[in-house]
Amino acid sequence: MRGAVLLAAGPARERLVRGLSRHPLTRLRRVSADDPTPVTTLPTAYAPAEVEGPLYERWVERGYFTPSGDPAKPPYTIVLPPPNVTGSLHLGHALNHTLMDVLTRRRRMQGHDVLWLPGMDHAGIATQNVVERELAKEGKTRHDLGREAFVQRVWQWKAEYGGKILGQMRRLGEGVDWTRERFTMDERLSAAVQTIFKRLYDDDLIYRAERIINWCPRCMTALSDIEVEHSEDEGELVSIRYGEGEDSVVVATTRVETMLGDTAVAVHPDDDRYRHLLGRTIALPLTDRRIPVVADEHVDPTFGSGAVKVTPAHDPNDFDIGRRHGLPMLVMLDERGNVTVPGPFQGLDRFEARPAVIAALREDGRIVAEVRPYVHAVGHCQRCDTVVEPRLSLQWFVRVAPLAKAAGDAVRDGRVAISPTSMEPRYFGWVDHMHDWCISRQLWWGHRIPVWYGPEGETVCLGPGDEPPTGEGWTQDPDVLDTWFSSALWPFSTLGWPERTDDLMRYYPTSVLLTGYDIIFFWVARMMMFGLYAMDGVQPFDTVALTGLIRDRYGKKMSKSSGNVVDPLDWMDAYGSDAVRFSLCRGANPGTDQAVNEEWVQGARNFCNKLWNATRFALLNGARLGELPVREQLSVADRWILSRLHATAAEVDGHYEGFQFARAAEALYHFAWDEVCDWYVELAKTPLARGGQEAESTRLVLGHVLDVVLRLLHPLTPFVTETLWTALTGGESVVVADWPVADPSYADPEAEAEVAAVQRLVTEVRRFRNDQGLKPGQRVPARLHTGPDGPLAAHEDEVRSLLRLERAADGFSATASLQVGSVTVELDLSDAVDVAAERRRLEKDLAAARRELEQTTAKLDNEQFLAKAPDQVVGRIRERRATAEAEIARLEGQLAALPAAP
RNA sequence: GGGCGUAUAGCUCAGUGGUAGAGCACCUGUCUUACACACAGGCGGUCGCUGGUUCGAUCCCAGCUGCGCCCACCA
Repeated sequence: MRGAVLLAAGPARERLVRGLSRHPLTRLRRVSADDPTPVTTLPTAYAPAEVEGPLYERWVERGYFTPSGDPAKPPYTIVLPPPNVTGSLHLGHALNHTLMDVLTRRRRMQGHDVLWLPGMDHAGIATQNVVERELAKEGKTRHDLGREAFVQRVWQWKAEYGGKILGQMRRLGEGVDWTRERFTMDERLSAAVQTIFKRLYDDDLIYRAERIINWCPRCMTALSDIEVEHSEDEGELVSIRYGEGEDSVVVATTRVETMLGDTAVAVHPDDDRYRHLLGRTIALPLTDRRIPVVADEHVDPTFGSGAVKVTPAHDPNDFDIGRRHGLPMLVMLDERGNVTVPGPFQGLDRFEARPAVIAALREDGRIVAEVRPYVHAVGHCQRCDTVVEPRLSLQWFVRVAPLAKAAGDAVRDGRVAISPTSMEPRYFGWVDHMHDWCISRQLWWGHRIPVWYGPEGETVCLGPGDEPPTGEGWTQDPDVLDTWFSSALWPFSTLGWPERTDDLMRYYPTSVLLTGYDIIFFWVARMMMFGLYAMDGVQPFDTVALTGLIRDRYGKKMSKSSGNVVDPLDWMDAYGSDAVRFSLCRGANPGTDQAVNEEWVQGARNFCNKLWNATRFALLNGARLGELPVREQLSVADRWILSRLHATAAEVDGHYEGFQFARAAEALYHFAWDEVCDWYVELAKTPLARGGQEAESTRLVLGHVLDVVLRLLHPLTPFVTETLWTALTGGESVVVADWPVADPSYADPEAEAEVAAVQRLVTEVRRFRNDQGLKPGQRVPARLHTGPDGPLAAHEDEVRSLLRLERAADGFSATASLQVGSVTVELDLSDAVDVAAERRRLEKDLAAARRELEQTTAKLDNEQFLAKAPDQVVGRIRERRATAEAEIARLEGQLAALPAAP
């Protein structure tokens, strides 16, 4: 095969020539004066599936993702927000993981000592639910196994099914350090949990108390406030009369059954309607109890009847009222949500009890005053969607006020930057108004609370390594900690805290935390609190970069229940990982949600293929790396593309720096496609075909341009750039290549202006050709006239090549001519010129030019404008008017010169 | 109930106090020296509404309307 002669050996180059052409006619021709014949049939499309897997394994084997620890290099650290061990990769992960990969790959190329640390979260409730469901299929509950066996079973589940996401992360190309993979239940991380628990306990920042907490009767555990999701649900507001006659009050409730737990009615102290009842008791219907009427400032006398039933054990407000008035706290629902109060309702589920209580109340026609539909916010368990029951219960809490204050201050005083800053109010809104955090969970899977209770009511909190107390009657607290408790330690527990390990010293504080804004409350704020506390005031990260959420093509949130969840693996299969990564980056505007759809991924795939083919073209034409010729030996096109290249490099680098991933991707996309492929490669064909020194120079410039572009793109699309870059340069790997530094000395405004003029000329003539109905490939004899400084001075061959204009031969007679700037183009069209089409085109342009003249003239006639507008603006308008005038004259001339319609 | 955000082409989204942009979609050509996953040309917008500031507003301000999100212990 003759093509082999053209290509150097090597696996990457081999891959470039393998595969099947989709179009039988596709032939690659060597653009050369020496040998213009087709040389071989080559693959025309990039096939990601072939290269991605092996490349990733090679990177890992070579240890590229493990930091060197080299003290000469500045450290750069990102800890991966640990996905749930039960989880699989969704688009939200794919986005955030890609962006972290972009950040770390760029820093690595810049010469930083990069640590990107992966791991997983044990995900208490979620994981326990998964394993319990598995047990349920066997007809068992966790209680059948017992605590120890159940926990064993969860570990077994993890070994077997857990961590699916880790394989998917490899697929996406994430350059994490697998040698430092962590799990929140690792021994060392568990020790960190116990250490901080003990410290907080000793500092009186953790306490145990009976409080109203959110209780999930299905998971049978307490939940923190943020694990409760509110939705507007339809219910009934029932008004009930307590007491009789003059001594009665009407109260309203949406949870009628809770009346069984009422221990008072509260009214506002200044409410004259009820003054006579204060200090007295009234009969509570359906029970034989009488309850007091108390005065409490909390009651809003203007709302409803102005009287409130008080259920201290099942409502946070009522709890406070109960405490202020020393009321009994009557728990009337058990942990399953069943009524415990003796009587006809005992044992009924709360939702069965609700209508039953109403029915019973209705037996006396005087009691139920009103029932009306009512839409109100109802809390649901984040994990299982069960309606959450506020319930009095003994739990552990973190006293957050001092911790949250420090977390707020760290951002306020600039030690931690939040990007974009528009997300700051969300953060402050949380840390400034945080309630104490309920951290105990009635689960078995998690970090068990290290507190032991003695027979005499003693309480002992153990640190890591402490021996539990011995003797009769000592028991450990049965509860485990909220999953987010251990996640909050992640930035330092993963580095070895509380030991002063080398990793902790070197890589803490971490550089960037990148995550979705939806997780500020769960995680970001809590890492701040615990990080500042545990690390003596040193923040866990310097910058918080917040990303938006992924939505579907209609802008809706993706959720399993909506059935609009896209599996990114499907897209990776179809279009390659790079395409998924690139399309996500291209939509990643800071803190802004993005809607994704398959067409975007297709577009990104097409872009990867474009790069593939551009590099293929370059290789087949001998592009290579080497010292660039001095400016004087470069063509204008060379100088132009180098100027644009370095401007783009500077721009793109700034975008990366500012987390403007979408802009970085967009700038590279347009530079590579519009400028390099559509213009530079096309312009390069002429000098390449001429051969000699010109071709040599073009090969070097083309090699340089692609080298830099591929390196700039590598963080976004690691696989295709690795394949192409190693093929182009013969380098070891672009992963460890140097990051391109823009060189402003390449800036060349003259070359840019000259090429812009060529582009305008070419575009105009193309338009003419199109209007005339000429086929793209049809060659037309033409004469080109220009002044000595015009855009054609040095580029006539290129322009002729782009426009398929042949040199005029004997017998040339122009049947059409057009004027673009200083250039006149005369064409010999074999068919009759379509005068009507040309007239339409000219008239349209003329109208546009006249509008422009009108507008600019109006501006320049405005004295106030002239007086107040900056000179620069006025100058620009003058230029526009002059251009419009010249354009009008030119077009009118051409119209007049047009032959009459046949 | 509080807070935040948003409204730009058919769709998804950038953007700027001084001539409105991209990708996709759409229309017309085309296998033309890498690429039909392509090339060339084209169509398409009162920049949500009403006022204000300004020589000039899509951009700044106010109000309104629509949409979205977060937080919330008013029965």
